[in-house]
Amino acid sequence: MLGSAQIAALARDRLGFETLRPGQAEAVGAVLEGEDTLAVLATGTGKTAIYQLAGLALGGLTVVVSPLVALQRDQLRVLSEHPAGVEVAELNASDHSGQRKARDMLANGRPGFVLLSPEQLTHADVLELLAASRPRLVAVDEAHLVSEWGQDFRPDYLRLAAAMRAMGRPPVLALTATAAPPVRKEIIHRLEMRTPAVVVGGFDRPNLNLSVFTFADEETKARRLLSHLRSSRGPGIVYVATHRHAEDLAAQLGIAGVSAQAYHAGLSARQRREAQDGFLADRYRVVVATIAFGMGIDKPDIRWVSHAEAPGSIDAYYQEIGRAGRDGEPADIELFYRHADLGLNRFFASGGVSDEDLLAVTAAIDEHHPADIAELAAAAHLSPSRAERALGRLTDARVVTAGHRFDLTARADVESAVAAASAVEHDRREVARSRVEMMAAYAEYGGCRREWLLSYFGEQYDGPCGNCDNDLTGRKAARAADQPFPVGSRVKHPTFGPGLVERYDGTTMTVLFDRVGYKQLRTALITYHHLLDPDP
DNA sequence: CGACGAAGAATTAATTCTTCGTCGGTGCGTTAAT
Repeated sequence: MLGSAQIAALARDRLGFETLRPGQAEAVGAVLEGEDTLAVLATGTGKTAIYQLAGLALGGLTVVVSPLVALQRDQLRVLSEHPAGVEVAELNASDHSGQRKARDMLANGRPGFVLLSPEQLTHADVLELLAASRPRLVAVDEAHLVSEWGQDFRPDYLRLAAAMRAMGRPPVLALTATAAPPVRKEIIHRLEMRTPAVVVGGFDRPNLNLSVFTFADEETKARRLLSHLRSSRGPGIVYVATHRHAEDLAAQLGIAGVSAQAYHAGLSARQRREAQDGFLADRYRVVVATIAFGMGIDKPDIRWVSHAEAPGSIDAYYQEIGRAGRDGEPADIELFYRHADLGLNRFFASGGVSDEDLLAVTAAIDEHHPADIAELAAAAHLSPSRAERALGRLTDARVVTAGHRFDLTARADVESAVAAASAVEHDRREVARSRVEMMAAYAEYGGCRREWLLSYFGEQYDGPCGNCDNDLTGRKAARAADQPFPVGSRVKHPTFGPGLVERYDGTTMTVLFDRVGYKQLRTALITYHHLLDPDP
């Protein structure tokens, strides 16, 4: 197998890279050793180059799973830039010539890269072609989406493992910029990665100045935000929670003489492309966007990112602010925070699969087994996507066998199956809600924000960083006099079960419980009632 | 959970207030109509 010197030589000769960034060679090396590899590396590390190098070194076919057609197109361009003697094709519904090329490549067993979405792998003919071509590597780009989108939004992310099995289970390379420890764990679990090599780069972005402005009422917040944006300099992004707010704020900024453009999923494909291209080309200085904006945006000189409303998780927040200052120059990160704004996120977090849906689907399986999704949806009188979500919970609860057709496992009756899946769903909601509460905890934190964020991502950092509002104004987190369990140690709670001590903040401690997610506990009460025990 | 709009009630008859219901974020794909 190739050593790091040979990997560097390959990068130089085939791709024209003079140097490899930290993490790149390590991840490529692990893949070439035949290991499943999870690479969590900051944006700008050149994650495309990792699977490109690994794919070239392995030879044969590399399948790249990529979430957006627009992203596939970008990657296609990057991969084609350095003529490496292999073909590159995207396989999706929007590009028929690309699709022909990809199918032709696969059918004739020619080496190269095929880019596709998880949905493509549900087409039997595509999967057959891929299985017959025996890929040497499957790269899953933006792998945090397995966790973020798999459960509710794009369930085909949860079928990647089965699709890879059908392809003869080549080594898996999962790539992402942002994944806290529980997200890493879920990626590894969902992709059925086997004792993977985990390469984690540093999360710190020292040039980002972190601030939070707290407000009690909406009107004051809106006024301050507007005046703040008017006096901003350089290209920037304002994240908002709804389409409507994006439109309104962009219009207000326009009236105030700021060159701003709204961006959200309600716009036509053409409008979205125009907005994005206009921002990249500096025709618009400001984009007012929902969470739809950002993936694949690699503009180096974004000088600031503001949030008019807090997003639903620290994971999402870190993704969004990470788009600023990629050139390494100072950038300002500002959260306009109002606790009540989190209501929308709590609403999104609380939605999910009802017990009624679980019962309807389970009864349908019991009656028609085995059956596929369409049959079950019809029998349960649910839309296919609702039926599919319910099936996801039943599968997670291990009371239904996964696969193309679904059946109850031998030991499960309808009643106990529904109860088990309902418990899974309950835990999932608890975790989702706890992630929203962590966003509030960050905003309301009194100590070094960088230290707080990095500890969320499992990185040891001792503040003050000197580049966040609290450090600059001399505020300090109250030093916890009492830290009965060391940070990083395992504990067990009578109700919440086992968990990991994350941090202490004044009188509270944060524990990430395996089943119910993040909880903030009063340290004194925990000690007094002996609620936690060390969990060996 | 909370913002907003519609409908209806109340009251210095054209506004203002109250209540109630609805809706809110991410995209792949396919299909049908031009």
